[in-house]
Amino acid sequence: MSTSRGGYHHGDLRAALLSAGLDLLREVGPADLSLRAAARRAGVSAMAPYRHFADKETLLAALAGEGFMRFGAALASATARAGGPGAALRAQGLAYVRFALAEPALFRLMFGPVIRHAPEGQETEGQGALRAAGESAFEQLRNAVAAAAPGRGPESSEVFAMACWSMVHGYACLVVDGKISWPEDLEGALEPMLRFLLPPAL
Amino acid sequence: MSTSRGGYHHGDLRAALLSAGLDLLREVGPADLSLRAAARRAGVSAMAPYRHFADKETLLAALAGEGFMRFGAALASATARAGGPGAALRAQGLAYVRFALAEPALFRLMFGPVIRHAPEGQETEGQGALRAAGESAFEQLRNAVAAAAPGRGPESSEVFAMACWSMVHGYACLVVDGKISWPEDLEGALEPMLRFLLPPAL
DNA sequence: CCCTCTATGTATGCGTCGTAAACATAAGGA
DNA sequence: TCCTTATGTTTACGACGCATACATAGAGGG
Repeated sequence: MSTSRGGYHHGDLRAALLSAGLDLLREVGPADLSLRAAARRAGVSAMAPYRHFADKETLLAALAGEGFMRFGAALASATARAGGPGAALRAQGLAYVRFALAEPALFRLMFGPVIRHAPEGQETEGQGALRAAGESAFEQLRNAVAAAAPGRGPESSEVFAMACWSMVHGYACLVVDGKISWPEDLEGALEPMLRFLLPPAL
Repeated sequence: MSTSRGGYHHGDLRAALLSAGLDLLREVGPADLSLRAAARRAGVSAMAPYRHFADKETLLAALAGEGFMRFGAALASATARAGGPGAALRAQGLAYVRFALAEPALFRLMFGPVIRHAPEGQETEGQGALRAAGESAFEQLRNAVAAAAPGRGPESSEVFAMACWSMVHGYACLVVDGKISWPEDLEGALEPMLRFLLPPAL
């Protein structure tokens, strides 16, 4: 069977479509990204993608899933590299926004409305993985907060994590969507904002 | 001449299209909103909208502009209703998120990537008004911050305003885009987060 | 009262998109 | 070898954004 790798006609069309889709996402944005254009880039007919993705949204969800993988890895790496719990928290916030500015289109896809939520029970496989990836990223933040502020109660810690997440996410969105000017020095812009949130000891 | 009001054939097609567009925005979202559907709702041919809007994006920009008007009014009303400067700041944040949750599609249109930025010099009239409306909303926040924390220097006050804006905007985005669960009690959820940012005196 | 001018709406057509259905072909085990 | 199944192609449909050409209605001047 060999699942889907080492394919039959193309080689690995699924991977080729994901790669083409990511390129298109960066070049023209998620609205103008078309399945047909991705197929063209992969050198394949317009209907071929439907053998690998149920519809356009499923391709986008797969792209977002890949994005969450890289995103989670970036957060983890920043946390690991940091000296102490306070530094880890700030490093994670910085890595969050750095990722958003480095891959604005992907960031919007991951956190934007393009990927619809399954209303209730069953999600279409890709969406389940998506939600899991997203929650895992938040989990890292939660852990960093718990490590940095062990004194507070758990529900206060949860609120504090939400406050951190909101501020960092909001700043990333505002920059990526052009509502505030692109910072020339990201760390210099973000650090003082985080300082308002963190106790001086951190 | 009578500008465009009290029109020739339809009555006021421009207003009818804006109304239909807003309804469609709420019902199907900005991606699936089509000029043709708006024209159908207004009872008019598919090409008629082009007499009033250069293209689809111009209609969306006009919708976003209307949204910023209502948004600015909501912030101003919240500020006016509040007792003191600290309360005004918190009321403004609450009004910000309340608006986003009351009109999620419009909020996404206003702050999302649908309305593209003019790269450099000339903006297409609607976009100029849009940017002005957005900046005016931020101006209200800046004023509230300055009133609430007159002690700090102006550039620190600017950073603090950005921190407030980012947190409130980020929370609104995360809820509206389904990354965190919809709060049953918005004020109860937002207030403790803002408390981490505001000095205890406020 | 008519006539013309211009603002407004319509008709038609092009290229693109998402996707359904039917068909073709290649890989690999029976 | 042959049949099954995974993979890709062809063709087709309806919807969309938008360009172009055309029709009409109301206002203002003679």
